[in-house]
Amino acid sequence: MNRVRLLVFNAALGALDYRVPDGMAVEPGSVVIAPLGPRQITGIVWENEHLPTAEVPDAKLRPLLAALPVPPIRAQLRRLIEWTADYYCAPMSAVARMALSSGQALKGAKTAIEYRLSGQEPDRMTPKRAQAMDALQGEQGSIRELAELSGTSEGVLRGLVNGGVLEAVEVDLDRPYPRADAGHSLVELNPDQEEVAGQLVEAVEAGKFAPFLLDGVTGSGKTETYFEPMAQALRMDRQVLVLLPEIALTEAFLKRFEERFGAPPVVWHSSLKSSERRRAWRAIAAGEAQVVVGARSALFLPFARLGLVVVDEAHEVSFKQDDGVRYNARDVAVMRARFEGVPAILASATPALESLQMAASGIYERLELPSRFGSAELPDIATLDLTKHQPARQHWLAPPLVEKLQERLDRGEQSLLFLNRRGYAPLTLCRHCGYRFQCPNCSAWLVEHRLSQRLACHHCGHETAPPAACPDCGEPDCLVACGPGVERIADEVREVLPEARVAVVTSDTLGSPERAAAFIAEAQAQAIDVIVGTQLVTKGFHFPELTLVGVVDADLGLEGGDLRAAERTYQQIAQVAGRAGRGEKPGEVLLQTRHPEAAVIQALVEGDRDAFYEAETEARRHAGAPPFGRWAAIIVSSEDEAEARSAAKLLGGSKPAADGIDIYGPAPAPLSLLRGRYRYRLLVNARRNADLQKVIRSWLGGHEFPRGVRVAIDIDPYSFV
DNA sequence: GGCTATTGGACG
DNA sequence: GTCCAATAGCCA
Repeated sequence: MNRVRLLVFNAALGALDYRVPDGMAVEPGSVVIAPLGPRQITGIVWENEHLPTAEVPDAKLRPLLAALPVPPIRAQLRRLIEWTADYYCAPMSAVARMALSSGQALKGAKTAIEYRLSGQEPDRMTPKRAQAMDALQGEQGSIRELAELSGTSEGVLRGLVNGGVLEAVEVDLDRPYPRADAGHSLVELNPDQEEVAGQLVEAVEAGKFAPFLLDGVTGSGKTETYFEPMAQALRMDRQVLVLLPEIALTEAFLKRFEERFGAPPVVWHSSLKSSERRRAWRAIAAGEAQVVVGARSALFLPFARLGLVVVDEAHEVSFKQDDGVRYNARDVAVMRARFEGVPAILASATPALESLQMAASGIYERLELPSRFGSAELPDIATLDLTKHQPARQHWLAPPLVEKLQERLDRGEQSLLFLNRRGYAPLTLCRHCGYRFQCPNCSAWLVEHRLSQRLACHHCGHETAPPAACPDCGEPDCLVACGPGVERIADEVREVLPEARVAVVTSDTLGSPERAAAFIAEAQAQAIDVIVGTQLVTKGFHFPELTLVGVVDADLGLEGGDLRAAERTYQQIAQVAGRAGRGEKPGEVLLQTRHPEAAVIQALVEGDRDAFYEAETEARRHAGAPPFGRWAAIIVSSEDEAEARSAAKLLGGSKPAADGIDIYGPAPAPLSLLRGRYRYRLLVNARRNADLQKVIRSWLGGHEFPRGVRVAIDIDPYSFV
C-alpha cells in the first residue's frame, strides 16, 4: 500500500497519513488536497522520518483527492520550515503556510482565450472582414483587443471565429516578467567597492554557503556594491532574494535596480493583489523570476534555484515579526542561504551587535566600506542641550535649531526633522477634569491625528472622532493636546518659517508605493524645504540637497528601559544623521537632548561607533542578553483578566529548574491590555550552552489551558512589549 | 420531556 | 480549526 505522510495546514493536527490512489504521482514536497472529515485540506507530502506522528493502521487511511499543479516544495525549503518551527517554538503548519502564500497560485495556471488568424479563408469576404484580416496579420489577443486593433466591431470578429478564420489559443494569464540584464548599465565603483564586490562575486560563483556582513557607513554605496554579486547570480541563471525592511523603501530601490539591470525586479509584500501574488509566486516557483525584492514574508517563497540572499538594512527591528510566527527574518535569511548552499549578505551602516559579534568570532565575514561615495563627507553631529536652550511653551524646537532651519531655507537647501511619533499629539486630556483619552481595547493613550480628525490607538486600530465635550465631565471645548507628534512639529515649522514648504512623512502619509514615489520625486525636485518624519525617513532616502538633520527628541528611544533601547537609539540617530550631506554640500546634525552626557549621545557626537558597541557589549554581557545568553518571553493572554492572571500564575508555579536557565515572572506585560486581551508575561533567560527551546517546550507541553487563554512564545524578543 | 448552550474528542 | 455528539442546564 502506497501511504504518505502530510504536513497539513492545521496547527492542532500537524501530521496525518494518507493513501496515494492509483495513478496519482506524488513525491516529498508535493502539494496535495486531502479529505479531513467532511472537509478538504491542503497539505505537503513530507518525509516520514522528519515528521513523527502516532501510527495509524492502513485500513484507516483515506485516499488523497488531488495533487496540485505546482512544483514540489524543495527539500531545502522543507528543512528551513522545520528549522524555523523548531527554533521559534512555532507549529510547522504555520511556518509552511508562509511558503504557500498564494492560494490562487496553487490552483495552477489561470488561462484566457486569445485569437489569431488561422490561415483559413472566409466563406464570404466583406470589406470589414478584409480590413480585419489585413490588420490582424501576426497579431494575437482577446476579441476586444483585436477589435480595437483592427478598427472593426467585435461582431465582425465573432463571425470570423465562427468561420474558422480566427483560431482560439489558450494563453497563461500570468505573463512572464521582463528579463533583467546583468550587463545592462555598469556603474563605476570606487576602489573599496570594487574590492568588496569582487569578493562577493567570487562567493556567488563558488555557490557555497557563505555569510557576509557588509558594513558600510551611510552613503558609502552598499546597494551598488551588492548589485555586482546579484549580476553574477543572473549570469549563472540563479535567482536572487533581496529583503528590505519596509515597503516604503522599495520604490527607491526599484529605481536604482532598473537603472542597473534594465528591468524592474519582482516585488513581494503583503499588500499585493491576489492576481499579482499568483503571478509572482508561480514565476518564483518556476525559476523564471530572477530577482525578488520583498518584505520578510518573501523569505519562505519557493525559489527553484536560489543563488544569493541579500538582507538590506539588516539591523532593522522590523525584520522581527511580532504576530503569528514570531521570527527574525534576518536570522532566518541566513539559515535559508545555509540550507540552499548559497551566500548571504547582511548590509547595514549600523549592524546589530549580534551581527558584529558573529563577524568578530569568524562565523560571518565582515566586509567594510569605510567612506562615503564620491566627495561626500559624513555629517558633523552636535548636541543641543534642551535644559539650556528651552523652546517656548507648547513648542519643541529650540531657538538654535530654528536658526539653522532658517539658514537652510535662505540657501535653498533642505532640512529634515526626525521625531518617532506619528500624529499630532500622543495624549489628549480634559483641561477641566483631567480625563485622559484611553483606548478601550489597550492600555494606551489615544493619539490625536489632526490631518484625519481622529483619535487613534496605535496598537489595535481603534478610532473615534474627537468629541466636542469631555466624555467624563461634559465640559465643552476643554480638550488639550499634550506633547508633540510629527504633525504638530510640522505646524510649528510653518509657524516659525511661514514661507517654508513642509512635508510630513509617516506611514500614514506614505502608505502606498505610489505615494512614496510621489514624495521622492517632489523632494528631489526641491519642492519641499523641510521634511518632518518618523523612523520611515531614517532609511534609504537619498536627497543630495539635504544638509541639516534635526533630531527633535534624542532621548525618546531611551525611555522604557528595554534591552535594546540604547542600540536602537544609536542606530536610528546614526541612520537619520546619514541622510544629511550625501551630495556635494556638507551635512550638519543637531540632537535635541536633556542628557548630552549620555553614552549613546556622546558616541554619536564623537562618531565613535566602536566605543558605543564596546559599552553596549558590556551591558549585554551583564544582562545575559545575546550574544552572551538568550532571552525568551512567554505571553499569557485572555479576554478575561482573572483567567489570564491565574493561567500565568499556574505556569509560574511550575517553573522548571534547569541548569543555566532562569525564569522570571509572571508580571503584567508592558502593554497589560492589548487588542482586548489581558496579558501577563514570563521571561526566560538562558546561558549560551542551555537548550532554551527544549526547556520551554517541555515546560509548556505539560500544561492544559482554558479555551480563552492563549500562550505565545517569543524567542529572542525585540520589542519586549 | 424537550429545548438550547457547553464541552471534549476526532479528524488519518 | 471545525464539526459532531454527549452532556449539562433550564423551563414547563
